Amino acid sequence: MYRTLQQRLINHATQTVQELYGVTLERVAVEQPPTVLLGDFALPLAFELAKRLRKAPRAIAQELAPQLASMAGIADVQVAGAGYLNVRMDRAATVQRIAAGEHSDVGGEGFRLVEHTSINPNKAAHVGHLRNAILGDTFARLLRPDEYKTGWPTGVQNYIDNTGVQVADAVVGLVHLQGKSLADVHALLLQLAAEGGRIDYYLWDLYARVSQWYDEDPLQKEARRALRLQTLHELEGGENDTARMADLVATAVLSRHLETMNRLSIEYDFLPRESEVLLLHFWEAARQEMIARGVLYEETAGKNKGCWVMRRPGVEELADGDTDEDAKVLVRSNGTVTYVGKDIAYHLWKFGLLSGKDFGYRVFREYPKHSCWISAVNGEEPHPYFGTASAIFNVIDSRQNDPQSNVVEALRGMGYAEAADHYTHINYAMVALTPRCAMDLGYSLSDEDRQRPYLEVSGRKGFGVKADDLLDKLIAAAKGEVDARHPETPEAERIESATAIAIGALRFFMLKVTRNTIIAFDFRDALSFEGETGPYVQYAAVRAANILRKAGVTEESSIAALAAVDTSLFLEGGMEIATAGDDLWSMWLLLSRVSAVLEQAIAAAEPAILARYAFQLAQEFSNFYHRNHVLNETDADRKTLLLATAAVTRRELARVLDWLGIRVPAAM
RNA sequence: GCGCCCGUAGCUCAGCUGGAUAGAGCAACUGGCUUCGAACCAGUUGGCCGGAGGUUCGAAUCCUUCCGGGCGCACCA
Repeated sequence: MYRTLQQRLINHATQTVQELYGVTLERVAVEQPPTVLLGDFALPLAFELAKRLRKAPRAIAQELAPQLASMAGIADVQVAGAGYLNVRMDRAATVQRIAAGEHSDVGGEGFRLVEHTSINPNKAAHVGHLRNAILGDTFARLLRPDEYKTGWPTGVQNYIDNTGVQVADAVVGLVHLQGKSLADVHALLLQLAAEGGRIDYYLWDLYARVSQWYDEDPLQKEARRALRLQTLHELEGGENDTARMADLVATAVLSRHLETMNRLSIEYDFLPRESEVLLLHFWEAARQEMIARGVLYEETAGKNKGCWVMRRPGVEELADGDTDEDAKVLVRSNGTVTYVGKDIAYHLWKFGLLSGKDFGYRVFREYPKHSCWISAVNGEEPHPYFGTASAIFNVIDSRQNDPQSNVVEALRGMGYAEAADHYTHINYAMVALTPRCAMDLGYSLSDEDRQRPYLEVSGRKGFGVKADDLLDKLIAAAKGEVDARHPETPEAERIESATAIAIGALRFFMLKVTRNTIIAFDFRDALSFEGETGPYVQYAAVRAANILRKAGVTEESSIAALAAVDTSLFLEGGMEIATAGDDLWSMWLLLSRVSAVLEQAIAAAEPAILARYAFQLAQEFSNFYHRNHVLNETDADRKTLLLATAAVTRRELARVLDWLGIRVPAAM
């Protein structure tokens, strides 16, 4: 609603300036005045015009004001300060339109492919992985079609590096540290399942041990590294017991990861695996394509002699005889493909540019509303298609900025500018642990580490907070609060509320800071349910619902009742001191901004914008709640307005929280 | 050495494409539950927006430079 009016105002202002001064404005800035007393929109355009017209800004503003005021839906326009044009909306009319759900649509054409999570399937998920998955899942929710918006057709995939060094390390541990055979690993999985144990936790420790084992004996170091490499090659080749063991383990860990994410309502549509990228020869197709397009060539001299390399962007054609030492190696001199090479092939597939190549698909698991597919050499029919994206969004740690830009530049170099332009790396800073948190977890720290503001999480060192452990702690803490407040409620309902609160706390914790902020994780902050937290926002929504329940009305009925009421009397504003009408109006004005905020969050690929807005809504409602006692309101019309305020707030709060993946509990 | 990111209240962070007296939360202190349930609200204390130049009617925001911190720069994935 806010956005609709804003756009209309911009058009009207542009036209007015054109008519009055014959000046064409390219861009009209619209801001919100510092307080609602000054107005709902502020136009600083008189400042810009002052220079061009050689006239005082205030004088220009005076001339423009009456012209602008003629627009429908606008109550008045006033000149303030040095020349601001402050615009007031027709409050009563606007409130009716907001209540009716009028808003500008968000969405468009073209398949959006969001990729997130992508945890190496060789250990348990930790807090860093949670940030990735929560960011990606939330962004997908912003894009997807729903009752509010057209959205875009959206697919979510989780790339599984099941044949990489990390899985190889787990296999080395099982085989060479523990002497296990394929049958033994089978038995281990069965035993863990029977005992309620977990393979991802089991490997968390083993992986850390293996990483240490490689380097602990200087005499053995070389041999152990060779063993690691050999194991890796066996995985990549397939068709042997080492590869079978890796597949067994990686699939079991993957299932664990999906369970962990499922606790947070995070679901996937497709799980492409590296094993199929290899077995289906994606790279070979990409290689031929790249050679044909002159991006890839064999180096004949210099340090990269014998490799196939890619020219980096911005590097000029070299004179004959010169070698480009800075070129990126995609195929090593031993003939194997580098990570970036494989990634380029994979991304060509995403955009449907890999000349007819596609994965086979089979169903891996069922969610209540859809299936999750996994890559296969020989798939099932029929199946959905994912490699047809118009735009892709990769949620990956900022430390991968350079490799990611390599892939983009390869696409551009191949002439796929359209694809390169629609490749978004949703990067984010790491989650680290505060030294205090690390010590609480029982890690011993050096004096130097103790002084640092934060310590990087490392799966290789087994250093970090496991996702499920954190969730368990959060749920236990939330349960304690619920138990204390609602001892009479049945246990099952209390558990349900506690779970929703715990997940709300976690998701909000990860989403409230912007992507490039390093999160120094601490249990004290993460387990907080007060202040700028998910539970605070949930609580506001619950209280709004409670008002309606106690009043004996529904959300729909209280909104419908508003249509028959003239609210202008109750929304009247003051001149210098804010009135009750101003307070009420600012609640509605904030409510009107949903689609504007949503659009901004999508454009910036920044869910934090929406999370902060949710908090603002909750905070404004808490104010409203304390200033207005709805049930005791004696004026029938005003009571209708107050009930509608609670109803619309609940509606929009629930909507925004749903985009953030946070449920509103029945009671708190 | 090259590239990218960051430096805002005691702490953790917002601050949109430059706009009106820089905002939240936490912590500290004061006050508010017989109430639509206090996971809340009101108030107080707290900032030379790392330093210095510049652009502009106007800079936390843009440019230059310096200081301090982080990350990335493989024939590892």
